[in-house]
Amino acid sequence: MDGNVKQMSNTQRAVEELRRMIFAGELGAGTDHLESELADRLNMSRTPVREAALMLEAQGLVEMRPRKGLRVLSLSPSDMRDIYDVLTELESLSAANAARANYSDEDLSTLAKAINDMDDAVNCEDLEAWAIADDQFHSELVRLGQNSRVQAIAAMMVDQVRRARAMTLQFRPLPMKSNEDHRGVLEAIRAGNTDEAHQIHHAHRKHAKEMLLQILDKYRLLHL
Amino acid sequence: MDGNVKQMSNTQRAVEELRRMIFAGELGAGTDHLESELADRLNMSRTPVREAALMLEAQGLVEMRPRKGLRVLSLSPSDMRDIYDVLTELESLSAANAARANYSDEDLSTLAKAINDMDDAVNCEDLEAWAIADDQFHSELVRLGQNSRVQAIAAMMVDQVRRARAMTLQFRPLPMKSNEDHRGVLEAIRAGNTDEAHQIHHAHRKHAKEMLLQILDKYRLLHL
DNA sequence: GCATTTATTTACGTATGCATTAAATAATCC
DNA sequence: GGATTATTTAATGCATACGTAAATAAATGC
Repeated sequence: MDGNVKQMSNTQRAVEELRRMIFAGELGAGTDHLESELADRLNMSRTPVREAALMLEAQGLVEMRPRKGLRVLSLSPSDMRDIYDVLTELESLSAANAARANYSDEDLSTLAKAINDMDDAVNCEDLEAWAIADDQFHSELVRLGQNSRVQAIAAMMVDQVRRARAMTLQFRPLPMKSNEDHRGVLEAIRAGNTDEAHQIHHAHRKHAKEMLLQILDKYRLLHL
Repeated sequence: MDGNVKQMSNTQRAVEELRRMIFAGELGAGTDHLESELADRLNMSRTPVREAALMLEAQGLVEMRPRKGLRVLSLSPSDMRDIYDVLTELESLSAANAARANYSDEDLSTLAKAINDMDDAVNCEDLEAWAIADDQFHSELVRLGQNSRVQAIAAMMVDQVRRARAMTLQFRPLPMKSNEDHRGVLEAIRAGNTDEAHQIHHAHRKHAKEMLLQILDKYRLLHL
């Protein structure tokens, strides 16, 4: 029944484990880890660990520094701004493309569900659930945009801010108004209004970025 | 005098050599190459070749397929559209950010020179020189946008279309009017007009994309 | 002949070993 | 004692070796 029966390569396991460890904070931002240390922890030789490290480096999660080991990259407010700017542009493009695609209500059901889930989460004041639904909304939006490069890049950018986002979540006010934007985007897509979809989402992301940067500033979070 | 005296790692050499071979067409689009074959050709063991291959895969230039070897990725018109759409959005963002940055004439001299070089190239009907200057304009524009992620992504996208661009260059009409747009962008940046810089560049890229797609269609280039 | 099974080849995934060289430590000089 | 040089340590870059499994070829059954 488990679709993942085919056994994974050690390299693939290393990628997934290291990603998990980074997102879980087991490998903290800015910390260094030798290849051999990680190989021991993952119960494999250095070879697959090195290969995994190269992939994670290409994805912008770590940096390989000769003799210093693998460094988990940390994010400055300026990095956050850069990343959110990229997401703003590419997601807005996706929204416009989705609006152009003439999707049926069924095609848009996942997007609609994510919005409802966010409403529910806000009512329960469950920030964790809200964050998951918010991720779902944004990744589904990008999927509907039907541009494979945009999908890959957006996934990368989201990964890069994942840790920082989890950190700042607790400082955020409950996102009550945010879902109005989401619904606006959905309606614009449904109506085939490309400009409106683009414009609403763009403003939505821009606002989210500015709020995030304010939080980073207010709480002196210079290094996530 | 040569700043690159420090000897490069074999992995780095492999990356550069393989990139060169791909762009030069020595490794044609869609062709497969075994790790051991490439290792022999580059006079090194499989290890650094594999590491290089992983990097090139992350950059979207090749695909590693177990037992089939390294496949040089080819581009469909749909891929081209996707990539040009990404470039359109991120370069336009860069143009707007550059306009916001209040650059001096000196700061903008590289951009201005690229435009002049394009004029010269058009006068000499030297397509090769024009392409180089055009690259220079776009990469400098992105640099002026001061967003490291945008720079990295744009470089990746440009690499992915490099082969195809070289192919289609010969089919293009001489880009006489194109430089009007470039000058318009430069002037908007100089004037600090973010919206205009964004808008002109966006339209410029959109137009270039549409022309390219028409060429691909006209000459039945389904696979570059 | 054709399908199916068995044997062989071969490319990859990964463990291992080692030379190199940066970093750390100890030793020497003034 | 502080600075400089020599020595040791250890992490990496990379070559090599080898088990495994996919792909191919050969052999067998019908």
